Amino acid sequence: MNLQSKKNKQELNPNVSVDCVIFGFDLDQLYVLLIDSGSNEAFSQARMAVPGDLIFDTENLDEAATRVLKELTSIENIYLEQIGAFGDPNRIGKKESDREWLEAIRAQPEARVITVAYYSLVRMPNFNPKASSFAKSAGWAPVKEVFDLAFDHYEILQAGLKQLRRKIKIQPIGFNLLPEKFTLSQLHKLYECILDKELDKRNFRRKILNLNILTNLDEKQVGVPHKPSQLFEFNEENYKKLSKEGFDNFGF
Amino acid sequence: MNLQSKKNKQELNPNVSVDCVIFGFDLDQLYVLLIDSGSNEAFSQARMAVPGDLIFDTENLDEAATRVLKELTSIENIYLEQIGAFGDPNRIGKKESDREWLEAIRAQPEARVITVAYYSLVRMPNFNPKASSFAKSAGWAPVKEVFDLAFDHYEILQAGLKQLRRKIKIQPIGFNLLPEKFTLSQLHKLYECILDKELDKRNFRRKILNLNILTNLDEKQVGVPHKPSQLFEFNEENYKKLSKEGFDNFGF
DNA sequence: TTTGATAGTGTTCAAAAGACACATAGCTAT
DNA sequence: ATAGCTATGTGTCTTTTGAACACTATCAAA
Repeated sequence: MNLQSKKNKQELNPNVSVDCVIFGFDLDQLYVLLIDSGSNEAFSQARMAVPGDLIFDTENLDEAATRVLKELTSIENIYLEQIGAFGDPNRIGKKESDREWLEAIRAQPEARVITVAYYSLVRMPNFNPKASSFAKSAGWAPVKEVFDLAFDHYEILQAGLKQLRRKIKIQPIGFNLLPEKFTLSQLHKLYECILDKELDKRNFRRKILNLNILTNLDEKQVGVPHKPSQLFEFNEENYKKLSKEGFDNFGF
Repeated sequence: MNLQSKKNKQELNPNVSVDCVIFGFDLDQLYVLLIDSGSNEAFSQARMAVPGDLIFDTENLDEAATRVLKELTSIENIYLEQIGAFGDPNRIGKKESDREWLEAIRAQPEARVITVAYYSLVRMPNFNPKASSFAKSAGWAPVKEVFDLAFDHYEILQAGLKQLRRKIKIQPIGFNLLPEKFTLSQLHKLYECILDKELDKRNFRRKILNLNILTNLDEKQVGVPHKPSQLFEFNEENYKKLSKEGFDNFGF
């Protein structure tokens, strides 16, 4: 979100932005990365937003989203997918706090801006080993505890969540949220968190293993105070084969 | 596409347009509504485009799409759904013919424009009783015969088709393409056309009837040179009940 | 009255989904 | 060392859903 970046200010398109709903998972619950307006005032979710920026006239939308992500997380090759465009004429600037923020960061705070929303999935520990609280200027918030955001970002978050839920039933994108090596229980928990419902353990394991996209590493967890679990990794090759044949339902 | 409409030219946002992929069905195949650049030169699909326009700064994206649709078809209350945003910096103006067209219709033909694409479903006879050929300035083209379009509209068409295919498996939106009263064979044919594959007749009928969203009108086709078919209509009430319970798979 | 064209109808088999309970392995605390 | 805690890992049965398949019925036209 740095207006004084290498690129010239004039190249920023005043009417089009991208916003990124960045999801993370800490093996316990689903998080979303939020930034706040930097105000000193009392905490309020209405001041938090998902990261975004106006686009440059030289980049396409995916590139703009990738740039925003990289500036914030320094991670490249992140899973990224468009949610859609949001363009209510009053989508920004409805709230008093929105306007203050806009005046601080935008050369033309009154411009009508439509935004193209993306969601992305990151391995939380790779970016930030601890989930920060709302009080920080950028931090992870549990998705379940977010009820309001700046601008129309709450609506965007919900749309992103909806699309993630739909997508995860169709393609195994959830691995982007897990460490390289993970247990079936962790994967199971991830699906339950995203879909927000319980899934039968045995049925889940059967189904996911039958897809043949997991490699059993013949390696076990160590140091856990219970029976250690087998570790698995995502098998990219088998997945690609599967994708080509056009599977389109996990059935969760 | 009239720049001299009631609204003032200045209100047109130079950077954002909407484009509408309008699908129609004539009980035999699926069509898409295309307009051409009005040139006198030899026919070329590369001169055809789906209807669209820059948005006004006072309207939201859905309203802009609705306006474009209404200007072209005079139909309101059309089924409309966003496909997504397309924003390659070179998406318009790559082809020579694109640039000619842009210069004719745009106040700022060089501006970088991102577009928000929609698809909509209309009852063809309500709008235009005959499918016009490509030669007309606005007409229906069989989707299967479209291989190239102006700008990035071919890509947009394919994205719309993909979304329509996905959606029709999940929600019974196909009725928007059929007359109020229709036969099961017509519905069957519609699904086959959209999904581009054969569906077993008996299985299709069983499944669609089990959804309980059709009312048998106890009325038959007349004047057909074969056994006349029962007429049905879409049962909005039952569908709403069903939607609330959240059914999400027809399973075609 | 024969022909051509589409409507309409059930059963059987295979595959997938859903429900369900107990023994196991490692750590920890005593 | 042993008892207890905790999460792992495993199989069967039932129900539901999907897929394959062929013949008779009705109307109009020739």
